[in-house]
Amino acid sequence: MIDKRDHIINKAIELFAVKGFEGTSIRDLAAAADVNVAMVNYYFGTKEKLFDALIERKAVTSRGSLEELVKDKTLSGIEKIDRIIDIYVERLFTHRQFHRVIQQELITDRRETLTQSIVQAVFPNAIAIRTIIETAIKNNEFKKIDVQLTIATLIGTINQVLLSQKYCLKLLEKGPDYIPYDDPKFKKRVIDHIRQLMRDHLLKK
Amino acid sequence: MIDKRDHIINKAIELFAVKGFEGTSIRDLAAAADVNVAMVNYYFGTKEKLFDALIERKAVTSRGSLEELVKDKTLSGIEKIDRIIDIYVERLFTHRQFHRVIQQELITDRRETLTQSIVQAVFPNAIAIRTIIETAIKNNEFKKIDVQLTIATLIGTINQVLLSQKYCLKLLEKGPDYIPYDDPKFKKRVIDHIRQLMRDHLLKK
DNA sequence: ATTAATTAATTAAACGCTTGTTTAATTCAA
DNA sequence: TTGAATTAAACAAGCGTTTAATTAATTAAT
Repeated sequence: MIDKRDHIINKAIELFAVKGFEGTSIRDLAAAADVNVAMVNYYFGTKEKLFDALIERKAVTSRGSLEELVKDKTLSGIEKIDRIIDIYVERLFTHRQFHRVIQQELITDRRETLTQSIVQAVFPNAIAIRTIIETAIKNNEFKKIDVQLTIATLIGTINQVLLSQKYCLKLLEKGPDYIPYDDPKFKKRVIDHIRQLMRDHLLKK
Repeated sequence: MIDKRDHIINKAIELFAVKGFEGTSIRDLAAAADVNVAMVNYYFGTKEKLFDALIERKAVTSRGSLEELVKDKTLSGIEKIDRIIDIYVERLFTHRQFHRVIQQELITDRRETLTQSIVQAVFPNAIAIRTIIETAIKNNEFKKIDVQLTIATLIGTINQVLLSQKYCLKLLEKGPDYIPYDDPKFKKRVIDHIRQLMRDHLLKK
């Protein structure tokens, strides 16, 4: 075992993703992580601070790489959008449990400060996408569409597929044993769909 | 006061929508509804049965009217899609608190049976949309696109805007006092965006 | 290198509080 | 007078957290 704090955080993500923050007790977590109940408070102080640490810890690892894309001069607007879709789907599928935890917090809005810090952490991505689209509109490559809601569509489509597994399976007409998020074919299918959608919506005909 | 059960259910939706199911105590609810704590259990038995009753009660009222649209012979495919977007946005914006409660339950997947019953209740809408799109594809009105994921985009866009208010406000560059869901201009904006998006994606050029 | 001192990690137990729920007594309505 | 509605109080269980004692690991001194 490398770092016990990380070990606890990882187990917390697993449990929070399934049962939610309030739905997961410290005793549940301690049992799952195979540590004494008091260790959680020993390392993190309180349950809420554990959550903060969890956000802090994992938000850092999944940041970056979109800003460079914005500056890139060699790619066209639609090529950049394609790359963004790649990165986004790949990232959110890989860290989908962490993503669920974050989105649950965003939706329930349990604590003002935490929600704000999540928004702060996630929002630069939206800014990057906006810049790319607006630049391409000025360059006459893209149509003049509703940029903000187009971003909502981009992210909303992925969220719709990722957040509610039961509904997703029903939509795909698959049995309860099929886990689409582990299926690279499905990942490709999502990428292809959003790419086509954005081409249709953004590019001039 | 007409019916005390309904009164409690309505208050429960308000509180669950903001603080979530686990985050709302029966004492909180009793205080908000201005009834004795024991009344909740008296009327509903347990907290979980209250939730079941809540779903049952409100799911019925928001059903119907999409099936007729499917059968309609006078409207074209894209006209039907336009109508669906109208109905959906209108319905979800109006009952957005109840919608939040349902979506939270879908995401957290707290109880197998309840999640399934929600899926059962919500899914006919997806079926209706699918039928309309598939028919229009056969009629050569629509392109051959990924029907299932297109539905995910349709619903996902609305959810993205509805579920996380803080993120939505940030995206729209509005202050914390602005409540977009009460603004008819914003509702129209969402409808216009999704309509344009679906036209671009579905119609042949 | 070994021992002593100091700090960190771990534990079981308990604390106080909140939770959902039930009881038993009382009020109200038919 | 009978049954439903309402109440304050109590219940047991679970919660997050703290305590105090013990073990492990690290550092300092001999």
